[in-house]
Amino acid sequence: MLLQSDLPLNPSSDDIVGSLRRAILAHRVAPGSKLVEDEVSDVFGVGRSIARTALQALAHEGLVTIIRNRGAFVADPGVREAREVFEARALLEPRTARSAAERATPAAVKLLHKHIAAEHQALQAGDLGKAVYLSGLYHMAIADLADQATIAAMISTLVARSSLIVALYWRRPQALCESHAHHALTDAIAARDGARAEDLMKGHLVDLLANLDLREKPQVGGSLRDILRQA
Amino acid sequence: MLLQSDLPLNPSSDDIVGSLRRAILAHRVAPGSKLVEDEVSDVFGVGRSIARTALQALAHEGLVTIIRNRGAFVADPGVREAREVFEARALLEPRTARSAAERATPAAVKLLHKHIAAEHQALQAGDLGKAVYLSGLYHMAIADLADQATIAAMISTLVARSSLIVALYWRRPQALCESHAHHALTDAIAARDGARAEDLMKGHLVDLLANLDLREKPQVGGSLRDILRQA
DNA sequence: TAATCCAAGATTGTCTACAATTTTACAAAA
DNA sequence: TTTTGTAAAATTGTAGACAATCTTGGATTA
Repeated sequence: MLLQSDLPLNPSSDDIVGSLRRAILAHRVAPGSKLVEDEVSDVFGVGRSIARTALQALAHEGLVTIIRNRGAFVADPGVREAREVFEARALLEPRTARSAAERATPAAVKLLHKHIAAEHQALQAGDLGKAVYLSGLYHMAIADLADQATIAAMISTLVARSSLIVALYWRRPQALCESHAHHALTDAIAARDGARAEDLMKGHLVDLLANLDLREKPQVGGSLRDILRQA
Repeated sequence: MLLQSDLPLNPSSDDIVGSLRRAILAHRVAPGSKLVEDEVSDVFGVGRSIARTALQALAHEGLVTIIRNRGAFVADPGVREAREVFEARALLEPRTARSAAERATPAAVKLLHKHIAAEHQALQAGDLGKAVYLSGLYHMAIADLADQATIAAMISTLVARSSLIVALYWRRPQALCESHAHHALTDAIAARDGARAEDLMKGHLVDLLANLDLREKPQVGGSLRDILRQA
């Protein structure tokens, strides 16, 4: 489990949550992977209580699934959940993009451009996982702009779950993604054109969903036992 | 801390979460109250770990605030948060009510009527806290009808937080509330009139917000120390 | 060979002890 | 009286021990 080691010597459970979250969202650990408590506590140099707390927090975010007596696994969303997450995003993000546009400052626009540049760079470097993660940060940055912490928090978890969904269902791993969409959206925000930002965001989400291959997967590597246990 | 004792002998942390949640939402414990780990574990007859896990779960729902080294408190939302919660509900619930109406079955409508009856009864009995709690259940029932688990979960936490907000900011404790609104909404759903249900829900949320007294409270009982600590 | 069973190992669930921190109570000083 | 300082008590944070449960691997049997 490769982790970027930007961690204090005695990490809090929140530090661990952040580190694991980045690893999951950047696709450095595959959906379905087991997260053993002893491993986590060893890697971060803490006792099992703290590791446990961190895993439970991630479970509340929907990035980890905890099964009693079996442990924690990186979440493995099905097509149903994939559709639901994008349905929820469609309700929240367009209006939020409008508010963001109406409140945009030059500094904020500059920040968005930086996000796009970073995403582009990761894509050039061939690190698709990181690009997806950074793309998520872009959406979160917009949500933060709208200055509605409650809605932003909800969008944040939805975007995070979307990263997992993209990892599982994205159609064309090498396609040049939709950095174009982010550019257009940023332009609308820079122009403080709320209506256009709302429309662009709506369309962007539709595009994202359309680029997913949401046919039911035939449950790849699992044993009969695992399959039946899912219910 | 009065609890309805419908609990198994060895309650799980989820059981405790449910019991505490009901107590908080029915206003049987005041916002800001301290929830001491030892007390919780004694009341439920479990070790401190389980009580701790339960409190952390409630913190993730936004019903409890945990401050490091100081403990867990029933959440005490400010006017800012109150507005944000209703802003979020306004984005999610009207469309969800529409979907619910489009999918409504006779059995579902019957369930909604039962919810309304129970709420009315609690109100007659003078138990405003319970009435607020049941009113929340009505909204959750609608969200469940829409068959979008992800959105329903978000609405669920928002409705729960709204109960706290009502406890703090409701204007007229004795007013006969808006059971009328729930009736009209149920009628629209029974008639499978999605557009009307959406409109009614939108109006209902506006009414709710309008019945809150959201002027900044001058920090009632707190010492200077507590006030400064909030930041 | 394939299926079943069982014991050993691995992993999670829960409790409790101890450390760290905060709160409280009370005495001393201004 | 009010403020300040200090020690005791209370409470939370963390680690580790033990129990409960699941998983694994190999031996046994059909």
